[in-house]
Amino acid sequence: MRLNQLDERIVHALAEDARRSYADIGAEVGLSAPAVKRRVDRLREQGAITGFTVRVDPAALGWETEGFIEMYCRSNTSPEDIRRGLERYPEVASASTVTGDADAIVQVFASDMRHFERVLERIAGEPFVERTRSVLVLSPLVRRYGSGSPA
Amino acid sequence: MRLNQLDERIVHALAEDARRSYADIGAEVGLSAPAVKRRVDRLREQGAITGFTVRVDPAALGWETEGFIEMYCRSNTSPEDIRRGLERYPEVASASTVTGDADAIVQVFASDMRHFERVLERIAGEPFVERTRSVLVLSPLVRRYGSGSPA
DNA sequence: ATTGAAACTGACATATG
DNA sequence: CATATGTCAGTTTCAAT
Repeated sequence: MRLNQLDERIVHALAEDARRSYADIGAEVGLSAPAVKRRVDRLREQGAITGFTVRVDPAALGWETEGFIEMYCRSNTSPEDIRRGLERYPEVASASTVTGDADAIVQVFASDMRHFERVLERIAGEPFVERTRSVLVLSPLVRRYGSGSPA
Repeated sequence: MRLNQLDERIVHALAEDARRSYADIGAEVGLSAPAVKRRVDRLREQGAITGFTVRVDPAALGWETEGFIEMYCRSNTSPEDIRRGLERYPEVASASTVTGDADAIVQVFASDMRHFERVLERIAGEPFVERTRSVLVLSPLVRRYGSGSPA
């Protein structure tokens, strides 16, 4: 699917501040407020916009420990099974199925090492998980596009 | 203190849908709308919440290929060297030094496979990089706290 | 474009530790 | 005494006619 230039500018404006009013965005792109809303509604229906979220600084919230968990799942596990299993954990910031040895990579933020270990044990104990391999983040180097961490 | 607990629930609610009304969130966490707003304002002042953004389908914006690159660096490479080397790539969404075999994990968004390969080759050619291992994302399952895609 | 409804924001009073 | 919450009014924003 392709977005026209107007849509891209609207999306860009929302990416910078998703709580701007439609009138405000309209003034920037040269449309009336209702026209902007119609486009946003259409973008949501088409799936180009999947929702609105908040950018957080994990450290400021006390999530000082970050890590990646590679999941190796039982052979008949579907991506949807994994998603349902993981979405209950507030510590899970992102998760994707991937190519390679592991079946999925899960990004986890925890308050400290003990907390991280607890989450790791619970995830490893999910029925569809065969084994896990985890690495801890030492230093966040680059964090763009709101990929969640210190500014 | 369980004040922090309340903040976490509010952030979690906003992470799922940043356009929910304060009254709606308050009903969920057991506060009035103004009380929720005050906490959100305080979280923004403290830097815990850095902004509100839109979740977009990367494919709709032309970023159809996502992957992780594990970097194995020369022994005397500092994290700062890696950061300086990677920040020039707009395709790099995040990068962190990690424990384990690899020295760093880099998250990359590209327009297509050819683009991804080109970025991979350029990164692998950086003077401080000894070798790389990369995995491609098949399906994004969970994407919270703004850990998303380029906007 | 206009109108009715809903949400946000700031002020004030109160309860709690 | 300080902090946080709830209620209320004024204003803005939204959504549908």
